Amino acid sequence: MDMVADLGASRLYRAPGESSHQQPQRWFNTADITVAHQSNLLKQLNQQRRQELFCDCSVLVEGQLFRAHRNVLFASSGYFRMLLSQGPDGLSDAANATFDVFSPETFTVILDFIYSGQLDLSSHNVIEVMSAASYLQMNNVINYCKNFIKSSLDISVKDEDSDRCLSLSETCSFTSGAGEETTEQQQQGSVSPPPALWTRDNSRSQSSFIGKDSDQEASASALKTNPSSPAAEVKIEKEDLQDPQDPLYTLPGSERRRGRGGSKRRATNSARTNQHEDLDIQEARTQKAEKAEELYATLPPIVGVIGHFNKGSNPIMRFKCPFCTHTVKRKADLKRHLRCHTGERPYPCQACNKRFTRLEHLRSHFETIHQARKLVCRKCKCQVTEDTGHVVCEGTRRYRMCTACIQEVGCDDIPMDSLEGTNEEPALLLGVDGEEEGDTKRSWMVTDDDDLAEDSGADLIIQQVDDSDEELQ
DNA sequence: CTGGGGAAGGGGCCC
DNA sequence: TGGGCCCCTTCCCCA
Repeated sequence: MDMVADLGASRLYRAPGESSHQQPQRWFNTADITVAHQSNLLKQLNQQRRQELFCDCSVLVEGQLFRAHRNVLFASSGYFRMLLSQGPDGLSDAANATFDVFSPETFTVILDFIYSGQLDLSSHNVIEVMSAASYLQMNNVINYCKNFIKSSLDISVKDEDSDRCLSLSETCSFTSGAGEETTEQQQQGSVSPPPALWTRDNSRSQSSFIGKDSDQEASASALKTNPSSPAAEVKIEKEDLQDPQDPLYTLPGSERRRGRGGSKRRATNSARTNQHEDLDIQEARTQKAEKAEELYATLPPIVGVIGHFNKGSNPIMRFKCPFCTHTVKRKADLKRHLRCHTGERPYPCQACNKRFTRLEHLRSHFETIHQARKLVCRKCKCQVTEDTGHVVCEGTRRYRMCTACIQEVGCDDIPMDSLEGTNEEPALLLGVDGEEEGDTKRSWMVTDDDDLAEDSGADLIIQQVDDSDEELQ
């Protein structure tokens, strides 16, 4: 997109609202001539494309054929640059490409942008366009999609004005990269976020801010500090996608990274201390969760693939996360990774209500915290066995202590597991069919316990919530 | 204030 | 494709 970018540079130098013949300065005229020439050239190319004149490249998208010019595609997309330069002499004869990872409608938007500079974004297609742009390695389109999403998901009243300015200014600078006429159209709002979207999301963001803890504010501040940082942009998107109070959505991604455990606990504790705030938070977060679900639902099955080349010039396909720069080899791994952006936590612990993104994390947590599986005395850290390590209950927590430490502390002070060492049925890890999974771990399983039952209000059944498409376990 | 331990979260990869 | 294991990193708590 160098050509378009150059067009934009020329456009920026022109005084707004003035046509070329009104400007006496020589350099202004030169710039205008350049702009007019480039714009005219682009229009001509677009016209040729529509008439299929001199089109030397065919692109098949889900069965629909698009004709285009190789040089234009080459100049616009890293993917096509790679595709068209695979040959030994640096140029490939392969002038056909086939895509199944995005729809013809999406490619139409992309192609129209390539040939006109107009990016026809809407809240319905922005995710798919961004995925396609990611696939096609069109960074400018990706950035514009990010800006579009960001301005649609404005996160706080505090940042409202500054973010709006940011988004609009970025929008202007970006869309000015198109041709002259395109630029005028875009400046009139043809590609700006719909006003309705602004209104809705701004009102949402007002309530959303109430529910944000300091970490999230810090993230917002980080964005303001360095708005050009992709990481900052991603952070905003991430955090606006999750709902810490929602059963499925808890503190995601970057915040967990920064405040694993502690910040969450602080947030939880403060929320408990103020019921009014709690209600506000829940209301705000419910709205946010709806938005998150919307976006999550609109993610295409394959959200992006980039091609690398190994020594044999064979492309190594990887799946790219639409929210960050991370790529993975397998789609399943991407699906797993996406949870850290969406905040989806489908695996709740029945004992303490803590939720996890992965079953294995839930299992690990359950075994460590609620089943005292570690054969180590909590006090003196010595190794114990299932026989010598007495299970101690502390609320829903269980751990082991050696006989010596038990005696030292005093039995009366420690709530012992009344069923410790018995062979009664263990706590259950239920599969989809209620099939018991704990047989092989029976010796580890904490038996049915009044203390625990009281605390958790339920049997220790690890299961996945209903509203996920993954198996119960 | 600091270092160690524990818990949690995430990525790679095998089955 | 999902489950599961291993490993690493990050962060909090506590002595």
